[in-house]
Amino acid sequence: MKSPRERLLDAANELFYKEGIQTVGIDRVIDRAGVAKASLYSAFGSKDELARAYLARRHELRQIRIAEMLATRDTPRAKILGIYDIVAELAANPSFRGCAFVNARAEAPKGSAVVRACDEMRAWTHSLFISLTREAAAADPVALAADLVLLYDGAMATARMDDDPEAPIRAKAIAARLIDAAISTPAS
Amino acid sequence: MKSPRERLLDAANELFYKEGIQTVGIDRVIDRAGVAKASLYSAFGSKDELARAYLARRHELRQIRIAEMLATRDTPRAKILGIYDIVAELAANPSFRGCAFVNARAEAPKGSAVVRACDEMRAWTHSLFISLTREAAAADPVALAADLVLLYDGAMATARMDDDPEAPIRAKAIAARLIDAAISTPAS
DNA sequence: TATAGACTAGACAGACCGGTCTGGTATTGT
DNA sequence: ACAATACCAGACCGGTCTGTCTAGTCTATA
Repeated sequence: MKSPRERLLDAANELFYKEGIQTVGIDRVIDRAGVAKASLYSAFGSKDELARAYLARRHELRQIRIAEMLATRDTPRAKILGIYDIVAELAANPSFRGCAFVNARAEAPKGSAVVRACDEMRAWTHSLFISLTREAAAADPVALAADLVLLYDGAMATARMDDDPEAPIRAKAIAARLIDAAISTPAS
Repeated sequence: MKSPRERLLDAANELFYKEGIQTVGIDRVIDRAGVAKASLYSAFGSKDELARAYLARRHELRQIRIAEMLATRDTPRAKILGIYDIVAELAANPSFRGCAFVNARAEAPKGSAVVRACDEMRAWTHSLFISLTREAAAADPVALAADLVLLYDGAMATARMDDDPEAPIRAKAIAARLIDAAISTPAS
């Protein structure tokens, strides 16, 4: 059987993502995890830290997922577009409820651990896109990466608000056009 | 002095938007509004309905703001791009915390009045973009409108998560390219 | 077998939740 | 002058919140 820590993270992942962090009380988390309350507080110290760990684990899993995808694609262009394929997979899942970080931040107090987790995830995402646009030899890699992040966020948000799993596919198509324009038009 | 109802909406607008709906208790709302608790419940009936009214009023104000902007622009293209100018204004405000509807939905229970308010707002936004892309004689108005909504959502989400007021400006530039491509390439 | 550490079950504290109700005041229309 | 209405202040209800603490169980190692 999994350790109490793992079971708590599993329970937090399901409940926090589905219903929101503030909405779900500690009691429901430990109940679903089948764990004593003291175990939660000895493992995480506070609800805020549990939420941070929940987000951190989601982020790690997404990093792994993206790394796997990158390994299967050859060109930088295909690697970038593969990210939107992953978003499309997420949005097609019936339990999709939007970006966990956007949702968490919507209800997080100002200096909470949740906000820190969000900032780390955002920094990683930006550097991922920048390294890929550099690899693609874009005319302005930073500017292109910023556009791609915006499309990523838009795909998530639109898919969520309209319950429309096709939004990431549209984002992918726009991204393809931006990439082609940015690499086929050298500055000279 | 404003009516209790108006004062409650003002208080709810500030507190719910800044800190989240679940996070803010009824007592803090009536406190800031300078209103008795009974007034809240006679005017709105429940916290959920107060939240719905808060969102509905934000939506009305945005409709008015957009209508004003539309009146000052001539071409459909300029009208569409003006929407991103409005988003840029919002994001430049230091109290900007992202889309109130996205935030509200992140913590709303499944069948709540908040979700209904979100759906109404989304339907209006889509029809706004579609009527403008039709007016612009786009080759595929519905498809272009869907892309523009995605850019709108992306502008909001990126500006929020990265605290980057320039995101809407990038969204505007991408939107301009999509519009030009969609109207300068007639199907024939 | 003895002991240390991890774990569970659950009582408990103090605050706060949404919502109802009572009592009193001020204003209004007749 | 009177009655109705609108509003305020705040007590109160049952329940839930996060977090602490006690007491006891299980397991592993020495």
